[in-house]
Amino acid sequence: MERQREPWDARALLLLGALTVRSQHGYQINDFIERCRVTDLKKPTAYALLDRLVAAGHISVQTEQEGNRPIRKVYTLTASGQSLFDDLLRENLATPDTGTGSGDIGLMFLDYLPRAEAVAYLRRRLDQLDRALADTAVVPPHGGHLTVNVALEHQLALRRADRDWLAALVERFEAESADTTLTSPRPSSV
Amino acid sequence: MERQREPWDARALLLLGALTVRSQHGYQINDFIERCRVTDLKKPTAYALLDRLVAAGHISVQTEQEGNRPIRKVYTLTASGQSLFDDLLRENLATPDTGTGSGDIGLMFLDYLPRAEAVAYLRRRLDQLDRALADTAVVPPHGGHLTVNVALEHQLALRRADRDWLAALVERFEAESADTTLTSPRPSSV
DNA sequence: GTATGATTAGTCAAATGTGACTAATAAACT
DNA sequence: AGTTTATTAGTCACATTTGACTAATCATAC
Repeated sequence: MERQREPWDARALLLLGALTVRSQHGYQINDFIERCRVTDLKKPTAYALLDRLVAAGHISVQTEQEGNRPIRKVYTLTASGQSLFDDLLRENLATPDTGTGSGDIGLMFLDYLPRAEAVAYLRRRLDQLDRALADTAVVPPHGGHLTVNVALEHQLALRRADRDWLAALVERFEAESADTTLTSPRPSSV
Repeated sequence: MERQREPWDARALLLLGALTVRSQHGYQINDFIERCRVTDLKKPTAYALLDRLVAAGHISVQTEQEGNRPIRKVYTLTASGQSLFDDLLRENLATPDTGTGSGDIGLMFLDYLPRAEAVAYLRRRLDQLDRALADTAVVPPHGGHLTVNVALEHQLALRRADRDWLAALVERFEAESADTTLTSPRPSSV
């Protein structure tokens, strides 16, 4: 059981998420990725990943042809793929983005989980961020006004901003759910 | 002239920068990279890059042995390497970090440039950040309180934080140079 | 006296990622 | 009538990156 190859987790989440919206063919998927501007996944990488997901049974393929247009391969999520998506989403939400360059993909699919559950995962992420910050905040007692640590200060500032943004989001959601007693998922058109 | 392979630019800057401090052997370099915690460069990658830089004449190698210890390869910056370092540093400072996951390496070596010059480059970077933000800030007129755009909001928040931090840094430096008329570089021990 | 861990130096197979390319149809523009 | 752009679907060779491994010496701890 060698789960958790960090690098492709987020990418797989994105592809599965795209198919959660509706079945799509390759062109549409790549278009979706480009349009949503959250990550830098390139076409060949996407196809390779799709192949792997098909091989693993998380996605099924049908070919179709419209009029005289080129034949398309339409990719559809299987039950196994749906459940993988759910797992990856939960894990992604609960874990701080380890800055792999890819944007925070899990957030795109926040609406696919009951709000209360999503907030619970985000809160877990927030805890981890706080703990990490507490660890690093002890470091920089630099003498005088040397600038050696500027790079570290920068990192720290960004991590703090990340933390603060998340804290605000969680608060916002909790305030919302105080009003509304609605907790059913409401997927959105993309 | 196919310069500007973005991905390895920053890594090369880090290696050359490490050698700018002083000549070092492989273990020391890898140790330095790990210790400074700014990037995720792994050992084999570092060696591969070192080889390329040696082949390109930016670094020279001598072997030495201390007592009965294993033989070391000591890497030293050549004149060409020094000049490459300067170029890469200037470019890195003047260009916004395109979020390749690697932290902002240029900032580590801020002290190696005359302060006035460094500030000028940082200001250029700031301008680019501002322009990029102005472009994206028009996007999100989301109806009601849908959460589709949460991922984008997140990205935007982080970019704004990056921008604000940089603006503060530039201001700080400009205030400093109003006091001191010192503009000579003062490298720091690492 | 032995075991553990730091110092030192890498290598290699395997995974991963991408620039550049091909191919064909249709719509839109000139 | 000819050219460009969008739609559609990939592939392939190449560069890059890394997990896991080997090997040897010396210091420290148990």
